Amino acid sequence: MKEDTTEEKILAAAKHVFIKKGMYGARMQEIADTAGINKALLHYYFRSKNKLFDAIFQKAFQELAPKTSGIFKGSLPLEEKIRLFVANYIDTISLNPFLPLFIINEISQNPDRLKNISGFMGGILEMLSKEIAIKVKAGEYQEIDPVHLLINIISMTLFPILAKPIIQGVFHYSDEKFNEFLEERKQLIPYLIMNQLKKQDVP
Amino acid sequence: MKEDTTEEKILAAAKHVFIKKGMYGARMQEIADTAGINKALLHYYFRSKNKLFDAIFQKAFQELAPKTSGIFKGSLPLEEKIRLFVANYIDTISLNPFLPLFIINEISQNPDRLKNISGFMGGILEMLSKEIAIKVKAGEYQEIDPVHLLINIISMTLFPILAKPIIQGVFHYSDEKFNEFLEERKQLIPYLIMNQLKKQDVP
DNA sequence: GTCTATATTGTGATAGAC
DNA sequence: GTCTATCACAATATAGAC
Repeated sequence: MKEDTTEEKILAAAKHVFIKKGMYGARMQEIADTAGINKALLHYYFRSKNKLFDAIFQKAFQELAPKTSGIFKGSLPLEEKIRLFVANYIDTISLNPFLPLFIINEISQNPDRLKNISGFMGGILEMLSKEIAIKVKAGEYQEIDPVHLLINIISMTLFPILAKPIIQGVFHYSDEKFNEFLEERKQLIPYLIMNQLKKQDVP
Repeated sequence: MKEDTTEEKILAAAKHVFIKKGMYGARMQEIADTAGINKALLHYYFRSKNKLFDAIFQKAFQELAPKTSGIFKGSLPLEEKIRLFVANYIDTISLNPFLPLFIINEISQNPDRLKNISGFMGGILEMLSKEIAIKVKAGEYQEIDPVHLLINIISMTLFPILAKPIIQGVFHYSDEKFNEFLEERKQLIPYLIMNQLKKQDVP
């Protein structure tokens, strides 16, 4: 992951600063310092702060999307897919813990940014829906809205990472303990989700 | 909810702008305009932007905390407590949908802000732990880490509200449809949580 | 392409009249 | 208490030498 060209150095530095401080909090000076160059060069490569930000935002979002949608395409049992999805997400995001908050923030403040993006999650939902429908017909699964199911998975996976500083503060978790906590969730979440799906024997 | 005094007008305006734009994105000018006064008066009532922000942050956090911790103190059955907690949270936050993201953001960027706060969640956790421990001994509940349980509840409740613009964008939900979606979750989440707790008959 | 220097604008904060 | 006018500085952006 060496950054050779100046442009790559700028992009890496900008990503780091923007994701940590957000669009408004970030300073061109800090980006320049981080990249080991000066402000003028930033404007030489990217005309304005806005342009630079847009470039970063695109890259950031694409880092989250691709790995995951592939998982749901395969022919593994659903439980295994969910297990992989959760584990993958936690691992990916643990490397960039500020990324999801960054994306949620910037979309909240400027929903237009979704236009470039959307669609990627529709695929997951469609596959999930079909898979569930089959099992429901077979009497194996309870009928359930796939949107709720998907949101439940993502919620339980993403939220703790989003709220990491709060969780650490409130429960006095060290970094190590927090990672342990996330590891436990890799098992817990799929288990919980499958619990929701599998038909209960009414007593 | 009329704001009579100038101070109240400022606080209302500042809350609105800070929560929407964050500490860095907010402009004193915009707060003044929203309040219908001028910048100088802001500094007359609150010495600096930082001081004003702190006042808002405190109020914002306290809006989330109190209603909820009361619920867990009562002697209702656990399922009912969870039901109330979720419904209450969804209703409270639906009135201020930007509030949780605001708090997560500002704590992420400045974890010191937790110092004033913390502790309130420890109470909920303690009560939850005791209640679960009793039922575990009685053989009614599975053994489970109360922290995971609490985080699961909060994740599934809060995250969809946090990610509202994304969910609406991806699934093409109108405001009305989204509210319906949240209403459904008031039932779904407690059900799912109790599923996790109640001892399963191993087949 | 990269730098230093400078222009330009934006923004928090203060002074002082009323 | 409230306003207008202004300061001081921070931040984006550009000019021009090398």
